[in-house]
Parts: sequence; C-alpha cells; structure tokens
Amino acid sequence: MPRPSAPSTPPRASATGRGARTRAAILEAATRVFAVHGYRGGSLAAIAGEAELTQPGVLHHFPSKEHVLMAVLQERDRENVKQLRSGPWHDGGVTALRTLLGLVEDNAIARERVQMFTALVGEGVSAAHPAHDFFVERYAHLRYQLIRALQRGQDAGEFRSDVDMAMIASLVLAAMDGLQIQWLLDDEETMPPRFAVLLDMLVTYLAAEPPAPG
Amino acid sequence: MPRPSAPSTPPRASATGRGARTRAAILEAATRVFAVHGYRGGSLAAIAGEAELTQPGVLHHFPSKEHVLMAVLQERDRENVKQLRSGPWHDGGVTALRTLLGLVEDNAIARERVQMFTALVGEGVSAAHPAHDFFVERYAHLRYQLIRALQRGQDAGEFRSDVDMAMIASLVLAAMDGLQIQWLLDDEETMPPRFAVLLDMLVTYLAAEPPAPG
DNA sequence: GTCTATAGTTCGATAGAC
DNA sequence: GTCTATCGAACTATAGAC
Repeated sequence: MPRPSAPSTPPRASATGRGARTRAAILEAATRVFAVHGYRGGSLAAIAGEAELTQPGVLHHFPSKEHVLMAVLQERDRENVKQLRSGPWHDGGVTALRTLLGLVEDNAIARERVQMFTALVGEGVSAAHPAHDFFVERYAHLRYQLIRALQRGQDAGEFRSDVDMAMIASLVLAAMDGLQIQWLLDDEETMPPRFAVLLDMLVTYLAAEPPAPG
Repeated sequence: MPRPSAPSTPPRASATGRGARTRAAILEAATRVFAVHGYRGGSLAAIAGEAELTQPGVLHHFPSKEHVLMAVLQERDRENVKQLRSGPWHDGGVTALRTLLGLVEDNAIARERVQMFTALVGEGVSAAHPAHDFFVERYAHLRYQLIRALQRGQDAGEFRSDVDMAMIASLVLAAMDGLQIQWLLDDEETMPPRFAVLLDMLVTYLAAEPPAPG
C-alpha cells in the first residue's frame, strides 16, 4: 500500500498537487523578505509579491503571519540538521569539528538563509518576539548535540578530560554566529578560514597534556 | 573663564537646562524600547510613554525616528569606548586582552544595552536598514583597534609573529557577539567565564613556538 | 517646550465573489 | 485556490494652540 487515502498534514484539499508548490514558494519568498526586513518589517504583501500572489492568497495557506514565520524557521533549520547528518558527525571529536567546518562552508554560499537567521535571532532575543521560544530551544539543542560530540572525543582519549565541554560548545556556536554577523556586514570577511583558525586553536588546546594522573 | 556664554550644540533654546535632561530621558527610553521591540517594532509613542511625554514631544527633540536611532547608537557606543580607554588597552598584547575581559564583565551587568545592540545589529545586517552603515563602520573600527593591539603584542615578542592577527581579531569579536546572543536567550549562560576560556586558548596558542629562525 | 488634533500611510486579517 | 474589497488598528510626521 504505497500511498493510501493519505490522511496527510499539508494545507488542505489536494494531497500534494499544486498546493504544496505554492506553499514552498511562499516560504522561499518569506525567507527573502525576512532576510531584508526582518519579521516585524516584512509585510505579508511583500511576501505575496515575491511569491506572485496577493496578500489574502498567502493567508489561505497560513492562518497568520506568525504561522509563516514559524514555518520558515522550522523548514530552514531542518536543512541545516540534514547537512550535519550527512557528515560523520556522530564519530565525535576532531571528526565532528571538521563536519562543523563543512557546515560553515555551506553557509558561506547561502547568504540569504544566513541573513534571515541572523536578522530573526536578533529580533528573537526579546521575550516579546513570537520566535523567542524557538531560538531558546534551538540553541539549547545545538549546545547539547555539540557537547555530546566533544565528550565522545574525550571518551576516545582524543581530547583531554579536564575541560568543561559545555563552555567549548558555547564558544564554538558563538564564533559561528559572530562570524556570520561580520560576514554579512562586510563581504570581504570570509567565514571558513576564520572558523578554521578557531578549530586549529581548539584542537591544539584540547590535545594538550592529558591530566597527569596522580 | 569657567563657562562662557556656551555656544553649545544641544537641541535649542536653554543652554543645558531641563532641555538636555529630557533629551537624555528620551535616549534612555529608546534604549529600553529598541531592546524589546527593535527599531522597526519600537514606536515613538512607546518611547514617549517611557520618557513620560507625548509622541510629538519626542519629535520636538529629534527631527525623526531615524535620528533617535542614530543618537542612541552613538551615545551607547561612546560608553563602551570610554570603558576600554579606562583600562591599559594601549599596552597591547595580553594586557589588552585582559582589558577586553573587563568589558565583557561590564556588559554582563548591562543587559539592556547589550540586548539593544544585539537586536539592532540583527536588523542592521540588511543594507536596507538605516543603521547598516553605522554597524559596518563600527565593526571595521573595532577590528582595526583590536588588530593593532594584538600586533603590539607581536612587536613586543609576546606573541608569535606567524599568525594573521586580522583573523584573531575577527574571531574575538565574533565570540563576544555570539556569547551575548546565547546569554540573552538563556539567563543561565554566563559570558565572562566562557570568554575567559577563549582568551586562555588564545594566549596559549599565540605564545607557542616563535617561528623557528632559519 | 509640550500639548491636542489630524493628515496620510501601511498593515494584518476577514468577507465574499468566482 | 485565488481574487477584490474593506475594516479597524497602528504608525510617522505635521499643524497649530498654549
């Protein structure tokens, strides 16, 4: 039974016909608009224009502007997660860090997505923003995953065990975010070489003297 | 002649009377409002309310909302610069890095100002934002100052000379920004210890083998 | 220097035709 | 599923009284 009557989740009516296509077009348009004007400054009319619809047309596929926001965030975040899973992330240690560099390299050719996330997380630091909880959970999740990968490096004896990996994970994520800001503000800035320097420093630091027993 | 007729710059009429005071009140109110709602989402009416004025009252002191934005950014940025100049920043090298840690510690008790900057830089990555140029120049200036401080460490033989200090400077600024984001999103995160770990790593890395001559 | 009143936009969301 | 039309609210900025 490859495709029953499909009690699916998409918008309405047609299972996966043209409906899903315009939904995707709206989310692409919203990515562009939010990247330039943020959530608060990005109007549904602008999104509709980019998707070649009218503003009520957009609200046929999403109940409200806030639903468009959350859908864009979840969709675009899934792409990053997929990217990580494609590398040998679960080996942990240095291998995992190298996978992270790959993610930075992919971001370096996806300016629109990066700018959207940077613009929205800037708004999202305020508890009054509808995406605040999303970002709180996103960073908690990313830190958790990164801590585990680093601890796998400790368990394998690859990294010294007297370092709090929670701090290292937080620093690595911070560097990624901060380098994105500088990259977006100045095209000449390049992210991957700078992030690679951090990884070099980090590997050197973590490979240092295993805590002399006794 | 301690205080002439004072051909000052403040708004209008009274030299430094109550006029300058309400101007300062407006900028304080704008800091709070922009921190919570950003520039686009923060209305002049909200700023006026916090400053205990009406909305046209605000526009008597500033020609437009955009002027309020630029005034807030310049005023609050000056505070940071003053903070740096109070430390032995110009000695360069490790001393300068320790001064940076002091700045992070001061930021850790100035959540409102930090949140305002994070929210506004998020909006400012877009070229369409009125503060875009301000942030481009701000980061260029900060990087320049930091590069010079690090190079002074190289000249003094404190740091190895085979490392591109432009990359290090960019990374240090990135870590500061990124740690601020995580701190704002999760009160449990603390910035200074994490930033101190980066500085430890950095000092270890930069103190390593001076490029073996020959 | 601060106010009331208002002009002129723009926005999100809804109603209803097709 | 997409449209036109419109409502009600919010915003920046200006005019003008006091």
